[in-house]
Amino acid sequence: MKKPIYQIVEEDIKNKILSGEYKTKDMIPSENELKEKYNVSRMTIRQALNTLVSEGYLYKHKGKGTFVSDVKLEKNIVRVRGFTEEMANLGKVIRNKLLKFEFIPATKKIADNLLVDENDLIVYVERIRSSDDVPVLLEILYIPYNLFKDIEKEHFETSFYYYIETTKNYKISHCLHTIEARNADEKISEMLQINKNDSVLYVTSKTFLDNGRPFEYVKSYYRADQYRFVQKSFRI
Amino acid sequence: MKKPIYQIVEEDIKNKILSGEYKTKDMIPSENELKEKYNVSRMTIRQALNTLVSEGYLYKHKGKGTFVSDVKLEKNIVRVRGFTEEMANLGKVIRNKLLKFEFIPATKKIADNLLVDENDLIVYVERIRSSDDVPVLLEILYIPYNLFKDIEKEHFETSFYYYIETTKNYKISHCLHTIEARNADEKISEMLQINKNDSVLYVTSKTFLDNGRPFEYVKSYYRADQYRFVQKSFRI
DNA sequence: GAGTGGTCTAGACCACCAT
DNA sequence: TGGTGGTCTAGACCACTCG
Repeated sequence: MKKPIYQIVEEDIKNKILSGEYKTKDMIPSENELKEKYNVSRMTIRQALNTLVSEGYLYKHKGKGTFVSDVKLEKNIVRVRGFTEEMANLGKVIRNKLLKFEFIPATKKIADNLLVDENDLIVYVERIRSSDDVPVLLEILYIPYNLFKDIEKEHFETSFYYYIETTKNYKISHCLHTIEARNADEKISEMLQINKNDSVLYVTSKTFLDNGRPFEYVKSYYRADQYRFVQKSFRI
Repeated sequence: MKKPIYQIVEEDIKNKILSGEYKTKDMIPSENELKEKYNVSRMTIRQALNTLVSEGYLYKHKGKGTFVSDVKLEKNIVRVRGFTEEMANLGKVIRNKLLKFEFIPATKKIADNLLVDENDLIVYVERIRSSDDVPVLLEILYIPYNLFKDIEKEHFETSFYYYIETTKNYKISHCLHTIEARNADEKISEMLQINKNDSVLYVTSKTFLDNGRPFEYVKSYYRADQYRFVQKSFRI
C-alpha cells in the first residue's frame, strides 16, 4: 500500500508547522518553489495544500501567498477520536473484550445508515471497553463488509481506527452523534457491572470517510460514572 | 465576475440532487461522461464532485462510481441556541416557570467559573421550562450581577438570550457543555414529573460573550424522553 | 477485459497583489 | 512588472470492481 505523493507532502508540511519550522502567520514557500523542492507537478502540491487549508493549518491569499494559521485556535473544535486514542491521551490502560464478531445481512435501517443495500453483508461487533480494568462502555458496531474485506477479529481487540487509518490508509472525515440518557436494562447493567436502572449515556454515532461514505454505525452505552461528553458550540 | 466552470457544474449537480432528478443511492454519470456532457476536462469535473463529497451530497466508490447521499441528514452543525429559540424553531409553545430569583454571594467554585471574586453578587435562578406543557428541563443559573445590573425576574420568564442580545446588545460567542447521565433524585423527579431514578441528562454550560467573558454558568436537568443532543465532530 | 475513480504530469492563461 | 494563487486542459497510468 504505497502512500500517494500528495500525502507525503501534506504530512511533511504539517510536521514543519507543528515543529515550529513554519511559524504562525509565516508565508510558506510558493507553490512553484514547493513544486521544485519536491520535484512534482504543481497540481500535486495544490492537492496537499488544499487539504491543510481545509483542516485549518494554512490559509491562502490570492496574489500574496500561503500562510500558517494560528494553530492554538484550532484544537478547541470537537474532534472525532477513537476511544483508544482518547484514553491513551489520559494515560489509561485500555482493554477491549470482544463479545461478538459476526457477519449478518443489513436490515433496512442499517442499510440506510451505511448507504448499502438491504441484505448486504454487515460486520456486527459487540465489545466492552475498559479503562484501567473498569468497564466504561458497551459498543455495538455495524460496519459495511465491502469496505473492509480483510477485516479480522483482532482489529476490534485493539484499535479499529488505527486499522482504518494506518493499515487501510483511509481518511476519517467527521462524525454525527446523538446523545441521550437511558436507564440500564438487565443486559446492559450486567455487562457494565452496574445496577439495573442506573443511568447510562446512550450514544449513536455515524462516522464518515473523506470520500463521503459512512464506514460505521455505532450504538454505545457509557457508564454514567465513568464518562461524560464535552462540547463546544458557537453562535452562528 | 465570471463563475468558474467547476462551480457551475457543482451547482447543476447539486440542483439535480435537491430536485430529485438524482435520487438517494443513485449512481450519477461517471466522470468521463460528465466530462463529455459539460465539455470540460476531467480534473474540472473532479473539483466539482469533490466539493459535493465534502459537503455530504455525494459519496464515491472506487471502481464503481459516484453516488447520491441521503441528503436529509445535512446541516447538523452544533449551534449555541437558547431553549426558546430552539423550541420556537420546532413550532413548540414554551413556558418558563420561575421557581427562584435571588441574589447570593459567589462560592469559590462559582466565582472561578464566572471569573469574578468570591462573595461577589450572583443572580441565582431556578426555572422549569416546558414545551407544549410537558416539562422538559430544570435549569439552575448563576449570573454575575455586575454584568447585568438592571436584570429583572421577567427576563427569565421570557428569553434571557433575547434580553442579552437585544436589550443589552451584547454578542454571544460560544458555549462549553459537559453532558452526563444521572438518575433523578426525589426533587428532580418531582419537578420534571417523572419517576424517581429515571434517567436525566445532566448538563453544565458556561456561555461566553465575544469579549471572552463568561456571563452564565448553568446546571440543567433534561428529561431523557424529551431531549437529546446532536453533535457533529471533525477529525483534524 | 471494460469501466470506474485515484493519482499525477507539464503545460497554459487568468486575477490579484505588491512595488 | 513579476510573483502569487485560481482555474483549466489533454493527456497518462494505476487500483479497484464487476461480469
